Amino acid sequence: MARTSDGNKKERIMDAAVVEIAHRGYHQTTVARIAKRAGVADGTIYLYFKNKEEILFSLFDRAMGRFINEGRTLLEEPGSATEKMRRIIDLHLTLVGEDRDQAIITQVELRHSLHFMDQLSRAQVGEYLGLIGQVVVEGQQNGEFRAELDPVFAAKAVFGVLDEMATDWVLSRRNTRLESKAAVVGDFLLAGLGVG
Amino acid sequence: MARTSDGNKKERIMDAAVVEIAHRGYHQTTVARIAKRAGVADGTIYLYFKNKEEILFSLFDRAMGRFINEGRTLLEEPGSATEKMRRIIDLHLTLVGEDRDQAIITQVELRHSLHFMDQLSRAQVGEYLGLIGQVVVEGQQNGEFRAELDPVFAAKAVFGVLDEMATDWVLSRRNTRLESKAAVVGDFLLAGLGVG
DNA sequence: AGGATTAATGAATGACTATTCAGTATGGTA
DNA sequence: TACCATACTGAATAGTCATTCATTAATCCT
Repeated sequence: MARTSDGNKKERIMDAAVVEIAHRGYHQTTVARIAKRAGVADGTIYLYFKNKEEILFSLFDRAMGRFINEGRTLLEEPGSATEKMRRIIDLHLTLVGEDRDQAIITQVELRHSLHFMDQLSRAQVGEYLGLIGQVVVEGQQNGEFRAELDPVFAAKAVFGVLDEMATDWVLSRRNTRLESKAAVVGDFLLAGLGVG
Repeated sequence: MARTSDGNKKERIMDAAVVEIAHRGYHQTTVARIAKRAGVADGTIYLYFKNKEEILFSLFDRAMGRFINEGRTLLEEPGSATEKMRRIIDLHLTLVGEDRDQAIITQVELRHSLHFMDQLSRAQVGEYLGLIGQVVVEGQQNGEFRAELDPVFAAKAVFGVLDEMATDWVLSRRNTRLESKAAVVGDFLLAGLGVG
């Protein structure tokens, strides 16, 4: 069925990978399993991905892209730095909380090896931290946040709390909505940033 | 050489495992490699550990034990909640910063799979969070910290920032001392906790 | 129609490695 | 010295899977 084939076969494979890897873990998940769930032959995977690891990388790219794009959009709309920071917090928790399988991938399975983490953090996580850092600087310039705070540190601190909340939510199998924590997280972080 | 054998052979294997796993990652590290570095035969490993995974678990136990024991000791000594929180922060960063190989294990390699994380977080991490939570409660009771803050949430937030700093330090190969961040981290977190 | 191109298949391959266990060494004991 | 219990060894096993590639199918083009 060449030519006709949906250009979304790659997406189908990625979707299947999310489910399989979330349930069994990356190393227990065989390529054959992913292929089966996606409804393609084992070999077909290799028409779209160089190897198994590249599947995992592309899952990360797809997810992280949303964080960055939607984050950037939110920050373009007017508002104080305080408001923008709350938007970021809300977006982060909302996006993670939307899909538990995907969250398992980003919070747990992607953190496999040093080699892996390294590539991740250099690439897109760095950009995301930059986004948060911009808000901090903006807040410092107009007097909302403490000026003596290192914005790079502040961005990491904010990310650290968000990431911990996300991981905690993934591990606790309860059915709370993650974004319901946004207000409390915001209060805590904004106090840390120096907002009365 | 029976009988004579040092009771520390298990320790030797664990030390070898830290180095090998830190350098190559858990899944690239073969049991044979660990055995070789420890100076024992492959089979000897299985006299001390049920299987490969149990080596990793025991590395975690050994490391986490120090955090909890030394943390507990620090909290027994007198001082305000603010001081105690700073002690915890300092201890955490100091212990992580002491040994980069061990830090790679705790910050990266141990976070393999959901199954793994799950066991970790239920066991000792929970206890460690409890320790931090106690300090929060103490601070709320004597008016140092904001009373409306959920201590369980606060403990996670503190841990989240510490964990992010630790991971960041592991990934950045620079030679900064991790505990040099303690003051800044303390300022940020104590502000978040409501200390003017 | 039929030759050419691209896409997809899935059985076979090859490489890897955790774990076992029959055998060896050591030191204590009678 | 002979025997026993314990500790250790490392070659062999047994199973697993990522990846390849010869073959088949679908579609396009003239």
